[in-house]
Amino acid sequence: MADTLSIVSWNINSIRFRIGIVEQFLRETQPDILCLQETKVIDGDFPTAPFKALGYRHIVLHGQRMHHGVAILSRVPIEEDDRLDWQANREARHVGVRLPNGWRLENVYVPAGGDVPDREVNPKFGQKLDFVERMTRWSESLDCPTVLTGDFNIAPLESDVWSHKQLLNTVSHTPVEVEALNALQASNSWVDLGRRFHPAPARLHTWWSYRSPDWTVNDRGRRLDHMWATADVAASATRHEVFEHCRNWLKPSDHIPILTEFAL
Amino acid sequence: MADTLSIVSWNINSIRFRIGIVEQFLRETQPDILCLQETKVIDGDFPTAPFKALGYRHIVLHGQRMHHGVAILSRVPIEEDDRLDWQANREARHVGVRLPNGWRLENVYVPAGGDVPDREVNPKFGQKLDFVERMTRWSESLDCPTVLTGDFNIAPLESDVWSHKQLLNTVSHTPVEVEALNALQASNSWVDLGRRFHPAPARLHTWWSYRSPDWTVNDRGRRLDHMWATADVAASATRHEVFEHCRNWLKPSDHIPILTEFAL
DNA sequence: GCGCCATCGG
DNA sequence: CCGATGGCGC
Repeated sequence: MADTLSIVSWNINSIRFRIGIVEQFLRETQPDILCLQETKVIDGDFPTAPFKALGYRHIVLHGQRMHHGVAILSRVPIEEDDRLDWQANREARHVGVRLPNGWRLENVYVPAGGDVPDREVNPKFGQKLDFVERMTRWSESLDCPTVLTGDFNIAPLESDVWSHKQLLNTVSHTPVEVEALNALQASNSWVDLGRRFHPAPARLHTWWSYRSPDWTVNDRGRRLDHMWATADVAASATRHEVFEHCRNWLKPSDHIPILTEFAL
Repeated sequence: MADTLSIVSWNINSIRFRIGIVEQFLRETQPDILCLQETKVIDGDFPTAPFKALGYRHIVLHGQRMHHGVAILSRVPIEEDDRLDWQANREARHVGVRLPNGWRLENVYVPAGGDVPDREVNPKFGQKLDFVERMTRWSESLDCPTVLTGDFNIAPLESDVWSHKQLLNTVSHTPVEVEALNALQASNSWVDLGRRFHPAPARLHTWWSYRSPDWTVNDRGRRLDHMWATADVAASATRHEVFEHCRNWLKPSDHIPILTEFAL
């Protein structure tokens, strides 16, 4: 291990479909560890060869058919810790590993929550809130230096979305979701590294919908992807970057990669 | 009109998906007239602009949603004659035009006929034979110099398939289909221009299944696409070519284009 | 809008 | 194997 460690999180929306741009990103940025969400592939079909060829020989997968799926690819040794199923519904939304320095790295894909922000009308919204609550119970009991990253599907701050007012009733930015996310953050005093390095009210987005033909028009982004750390780990963070140019690539993911670097 | 006229027939298996290779072919070969089958698009969505840009300004369409669909694109004036529905099932399988010299040009897409060569078990096979029989009744009454071309979905001769013996019970080469096609051919003394210029037993194929990963392995082709003409028209034919290299293009059709040139 | 899957027709 | 479609989830 060198004297820094860089960790990337990226919701890739099908690793098989986007393996080419992932390779491009890795060549360009050379992070030590890549956490992926929405890999959408069973472990047996995950394209490991291109990662190995680029030096990412340590691979921990938790995939499923069709939806969801997470993975951690690393050029430093990692050891699988757990693949948690907080809702006991067999959805592949978490994988955790142990890093060489003893830190834990937790990679999470929080449910999107459907369209209607109402637990009664839309069960998916209830499932999302329940998921974050169960994560909170789990988080409370963690007692180790930890990085918690992934697609949380919630943009908590006003400056995390292109228009706070217009999104107050839109899933990902509703008060009840923000409250749930704040409770999760408080449960282990997680440090939000994105905002640590780019404090509000700076614009900081990680996702732009596919539904608009040109994502740059009106810049209607949201910050759905996060990198959190326990205080001890956060103290060693040296920078945090978001890679907006990846949203312009051919056949892009709707999410961009985010990176945090730590001094060791 | 110059002193020659060249006519191409090509089952394109989705004109929208393959518009790029069609443009490439037209630039390369510059036929006067292009007959397409399996365009798989309603007339309103047919990509006419690329054809017009290449000089094919005379366009006669007979398409439908999803399946089938035929079209004639020409750089010499053509006039729509008819869009026949022999089976009165609204399947878009024929379009006929009149050429400047008075010839008729008939573009046909014969039903494939399903997998099992048995009218009882497989209604599609019956429909195919019925289609050819109804074409035969129509053909008998034609009384004009005519070119009849398209995807007939029958390979009549032994040398029209990669293995006569192995395909005797395979739809497209069964005796009952060959008999039906022979009756059609006899009904107006159609001259088979492919075999006029490349007489049996020469290998002459126009189709290779997608199902084999490499179409060149064992060369399991069939001659399903044909260019026929009445005797008067056939007398002026100067050459007939099949363009096998198109089967190697990126994202190819499973059929290749065939061309006949006539002296005027 | 965009991927995945199932199904159909080839 | 390859397109088109329709439905799902995001």
